[in-house]
Amino acid sequence: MKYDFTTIEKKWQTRWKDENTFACKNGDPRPKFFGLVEFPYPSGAGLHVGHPRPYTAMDVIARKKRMDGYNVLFPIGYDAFGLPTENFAIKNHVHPAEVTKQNIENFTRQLHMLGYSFDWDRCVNTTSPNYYKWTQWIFLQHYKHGLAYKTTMPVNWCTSCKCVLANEEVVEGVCERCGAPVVRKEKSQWMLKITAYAQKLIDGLDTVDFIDRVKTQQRNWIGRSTGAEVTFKATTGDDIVVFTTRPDTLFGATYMVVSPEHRFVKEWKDKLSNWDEVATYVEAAGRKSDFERTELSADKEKTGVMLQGVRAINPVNGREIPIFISDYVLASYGTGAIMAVPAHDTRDWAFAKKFGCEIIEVVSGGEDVQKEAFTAKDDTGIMVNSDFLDGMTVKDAIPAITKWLEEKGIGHEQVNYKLRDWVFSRQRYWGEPIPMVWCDKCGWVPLPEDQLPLLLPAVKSYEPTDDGESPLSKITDWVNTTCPCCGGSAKRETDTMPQWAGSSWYFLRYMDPHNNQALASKEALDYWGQVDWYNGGMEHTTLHLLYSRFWNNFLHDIGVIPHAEPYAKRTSHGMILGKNPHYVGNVDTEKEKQALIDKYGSQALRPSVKMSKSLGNVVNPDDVIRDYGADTMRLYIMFIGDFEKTATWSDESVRGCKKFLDRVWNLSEKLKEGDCSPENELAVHRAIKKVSDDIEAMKFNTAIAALMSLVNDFYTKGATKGDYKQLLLMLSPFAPHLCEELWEINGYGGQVCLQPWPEYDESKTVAATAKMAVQVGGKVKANIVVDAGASDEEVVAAALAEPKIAKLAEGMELVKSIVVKGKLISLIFKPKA
RNA sequence: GCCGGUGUGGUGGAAUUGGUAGACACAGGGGACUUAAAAUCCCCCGGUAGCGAUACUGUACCGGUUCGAGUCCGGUCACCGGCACCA
Repeated sequence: MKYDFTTIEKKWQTRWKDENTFACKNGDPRPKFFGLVEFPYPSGAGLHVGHPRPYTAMDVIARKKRMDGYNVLFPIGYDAFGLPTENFAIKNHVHPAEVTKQNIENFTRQLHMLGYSFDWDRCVNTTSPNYYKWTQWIFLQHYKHGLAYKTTMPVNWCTSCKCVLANEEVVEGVCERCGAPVVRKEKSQWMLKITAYAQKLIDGLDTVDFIDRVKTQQRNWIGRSTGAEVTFKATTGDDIVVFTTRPDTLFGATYMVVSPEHRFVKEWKDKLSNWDEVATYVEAAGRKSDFERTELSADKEKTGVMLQGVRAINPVNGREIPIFISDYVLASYGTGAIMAVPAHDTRDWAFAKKFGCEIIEVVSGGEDVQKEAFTAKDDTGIMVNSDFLDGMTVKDAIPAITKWLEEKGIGHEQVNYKLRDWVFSRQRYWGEPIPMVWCDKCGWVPLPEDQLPLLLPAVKSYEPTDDGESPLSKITDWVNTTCPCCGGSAKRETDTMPQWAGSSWYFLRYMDPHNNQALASKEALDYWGQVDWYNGGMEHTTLHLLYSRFWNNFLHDIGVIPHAEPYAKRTSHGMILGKNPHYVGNVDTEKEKQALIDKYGSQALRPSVKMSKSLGNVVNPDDVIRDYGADTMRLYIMFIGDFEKTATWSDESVRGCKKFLDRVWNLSEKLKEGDCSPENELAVHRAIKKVSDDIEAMKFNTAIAALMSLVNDFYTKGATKGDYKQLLLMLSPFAPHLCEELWEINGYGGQVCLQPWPEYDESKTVAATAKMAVQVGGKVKANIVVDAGASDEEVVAAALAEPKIAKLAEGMELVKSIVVKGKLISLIFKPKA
């Protein structure tokens, strides 16, 4: 019989669907396991090969956990609000809801074809009103607890989407979604105070099991730094507060810089003799985008203007120092003002050199500070020219000066974070309406909770307006409403929430997806608790992963959910790349290579690149499934390489995996009757150990290699039905359809996915004899076979008795011998005296 | 510039964390079966020298520790990812 994967896969998918095989129950007495993958954005292009990697991995884990006896929640849903759908709708004059519906149908079809063991009863969709009702509800809780506020501020404005972007959505000065330039624009925006959770988000990392690079990246993004705020008096009498992480260098502060936006600049207008020059600089800085202001940061030529007519007084020595404005000082960090210590800060040094400011060394231990700034903050530096700090190390000087500043009432310790509040408004249609009402009398009034969900109204055109308002602003009968507070006439907020809103809590909804009374019942939240294992992409580390931790911490603080941290464990997969059609390695002659480099530049030097339509290297999962079957697709994507690293798709290797499944299939007809055979016992028990451990460690490629080895053994030694049964159990998480079919054909009873995971006996993973290498002087010279239980003395004796070794030992004296049990013997000789 | 990661055959990648480098595959070569091809099955496959057993050499580069280093330490180079005037 031939391995007809198309028929087999369809058969089992239908059966799993009809029998609801993977539905799980809340409150089941077995131990629970909540495995989570990032739910997809249902784009028009359908599933791409990037999706099956994390999904198959977690499916393998979920299937194994079920066989291990867990009550497994392995859900899926759709993160369906967002710009691409809206843009498609605008272009093709279809309602975004209709586009979304079609895309979800296509995704659902594709996900079913891959045989994932999702609990489809719990499928969620962020655009469905009974889902976004709770997204809006959570926003109202933020508002009620003072974490949502509206403010006018310069924001990132995408010139093409006509929409505000969060800092996280701006990549290298352009819009992450459409690639259009991003400029700064003053707008009134809803904000979420994620900065109030900066410390909790750092501390929480210590309580969870995330891979290190995720923790590091989040810590860096939050960017905590400890320093001091110090007040400098200006000659106008004003107090200028600066933030510094190096209060120890205060005696070296020879000038001060404030950001062009600093309030004193305007306030001092009448006192500045060079106001015109100052005003010109301020205006120019305001026009630049954040990107222009910060690009090429360190190398960039510093610019600035000295404020003529006002000076600052260094509080530690009473010296009058000049004040500059410069755009290298950011208004949005610290106090928007710094004390400049050119001797010990590279940026201040570059500025001082250009503007001829004085450079005074206050920490010795480096090179000449007139030639280079000395920035070491460790014990290598000793304080000089610093009065009472002289002679101290930097490490001791920091607390000493901080204490002094506090006693004098001119400074104190201060912690700052790079993290900024989350811009939560989007001037777009396809998002959750923000449930707030503006009343001229009462101000912003939250919609009463019993009026949720606030439905997204039907609208004729989804185009954003030219003045940057949301399309909703044109629907006057929706906008005009009554104030829930005073009953007077009022207007609704017309901005919608960003794409990240719905995904910030979706894992909670899976616990109790049909609940109309709460986002999830207390029982469901208590039962499922934290997500046990969340796998997703590194690109979400500072976006979705941080946002959802914030929301979860907040919901915990207000008593809605039992855990502060949503995810107990977070792992991450590498990307799948395609072959580069323009790679220089594809051609033979130097001439051809040079032609490729001339045409494509550095692109031509990479063997692998991101898949893209224009390069024609996109792999469509539908095609792979049609040609090789879902089981081969699954197996290959797990075999492709180290799960955490990027990998390149290879059609040839897919065929290799198909060949392996063919071999498994063909073996079924060659089986001998009987239980596990003694000749295969060692190999089977070793394989069970290896595959079990490797799945837990996400070393799927070596787990599959072990299964391939086992099949090779079965071919050489022959296999019984008992041996084969073990193989099918272990292979079933990777190739579930094939294994179900073979399980049924061989009459093992029931379904393989419902069987217990095989156990191994440690004693049966050890061979009776061991082949050991014998090293002389660190080099392998011979191999011997010894009894597994042999003592070190016996092993050394056997090694010395080996003819080659005996020959080498002639005239020599054994100085030392090292035995690594079951592996090798290392012998060290010296000539006999 | 700072932070994190990677560097192993023609290719994807293994190596129980200091113990026989190249598992398992792909590609390639040879053989069996076949009228033939495909499929399948078996064998070979880092480099150099040799008919051969074998010897030497080999994990980006230089040096060190060790009986023993892909793995640890010091330095260098290249590439990838993140952050980037955050005081």
